[in-house]
Amino acid sequence: MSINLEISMEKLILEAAEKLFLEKGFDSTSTTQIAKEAGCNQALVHYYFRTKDNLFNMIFESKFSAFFQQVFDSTHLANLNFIEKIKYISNSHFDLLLENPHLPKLLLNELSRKKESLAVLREKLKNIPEKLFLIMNKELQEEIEAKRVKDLAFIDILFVVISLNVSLFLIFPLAADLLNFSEEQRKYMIEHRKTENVNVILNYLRP
Amino acid sequence: MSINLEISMEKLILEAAEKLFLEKGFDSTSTTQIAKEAGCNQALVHYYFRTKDNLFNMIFESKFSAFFQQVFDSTHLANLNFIEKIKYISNSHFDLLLENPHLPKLLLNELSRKKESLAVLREKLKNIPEKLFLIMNKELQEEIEAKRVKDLAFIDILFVVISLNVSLFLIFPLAADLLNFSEEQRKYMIEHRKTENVNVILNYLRP
DNA sequence: CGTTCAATTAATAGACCTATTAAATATAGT
DNA sequence: ACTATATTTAATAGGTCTATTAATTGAACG
Repeated sequence: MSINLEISMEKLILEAAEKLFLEKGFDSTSTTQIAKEAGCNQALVHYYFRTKDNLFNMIFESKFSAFFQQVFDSTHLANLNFIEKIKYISNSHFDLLLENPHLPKLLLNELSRKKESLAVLREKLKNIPEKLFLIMNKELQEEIEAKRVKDLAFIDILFVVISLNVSLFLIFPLAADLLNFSEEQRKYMIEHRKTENVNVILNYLRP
Repeated sequence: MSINLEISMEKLILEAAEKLFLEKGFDSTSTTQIAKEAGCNQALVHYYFRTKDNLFNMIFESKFSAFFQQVFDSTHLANLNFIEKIKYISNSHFDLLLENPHLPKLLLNELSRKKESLAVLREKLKNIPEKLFLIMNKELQEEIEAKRVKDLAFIDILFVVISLNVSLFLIFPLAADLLNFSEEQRKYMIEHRKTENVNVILNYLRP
């Protein structure tokens, strides 16, 4: 009995498209390039996915709904105290970005390119962030009243978390190129900033 | 005697191109669109600038060398103490972004699209950041030794400053769209984060 | 007024892109 | 082996894009 090692061309096309869309965005990627990367005829891309838009949307939506659901997932937070919750949110957000380093750029470019994508994504996420906000805001209020945390809104905390983590994958690589960082320096900064970003947040919370 | 109100078509094309390139990036902007926006024939764009690449590079290089020179300008820092210097850097960086809110996205997309642009920019900036780093690192050491500031590298501080400020113009508008923020909420957040970002930094520095 | 040069336009070549169609090839069932 | 179905390819229509060319208009000047 042999395992099916055959990888379907449909899947190869999806992978090629994902890679190219992530690297270069929608407009700068052609179905011809996708076909070449996948190792097939250009018409086959359209045979399986009909339109380039279609293909893109499939990748886009699956990637992002998965990503956001994980970011805003609050099931793992139950047994943690407030500070631990913040640490957990920052760290898991960071790890998710580490697995999908190109995602922020794609999101950025795609959502300004096509306003419908935004509506679709908004619909999908409708209730997910609210749940997290509800939990965190409540606990944040308690912490503030007990003078254990500075008087802040949760959105301010979230803004700092997201900004610091995303920037490491969005802005830092660019700065590293400009300043001629070596591969080791880059790697070090990524690891180093994971803990430092948490420190920034925790200091920000100090009353 | 009348003032020359005549605006040259060459300038109109430059302005149209700048607007469109900033909004939609290089690949998604056509010379036909630029001509339409400027109110002239498409061939005129090529008459004045020969190639689309040329036109783009002119805008790109002038915008960015001006931007970076201001960011890394250290002449205004002379009479300030260390904390004031940090405040000043963050605030002026913020104000510069406020005047050029689309610039970060353009930089991001363009530098990953074309590696030569990066080399050009790197050459232009060669000595500018070093001067700032020199000043700030020296003073930072003194502050650390005097136990007035936590033991950090200047690049860590700069990373946080840049991340927080840039994210407000890069990431926040997107989040605001996703979460259906009103125009007032957006405006409030921009103002609010200008001071909060400085607070984040200063707390990060506390020993 | 006629000449010269700059600004502007219309027209179009040539490249590439998306999407479709029809033909060719492979796969599987009977 | 024959047929039906799925996969893959070649060819190409139709569109848009960049860039060039030649022709037209406008302005300045002797």
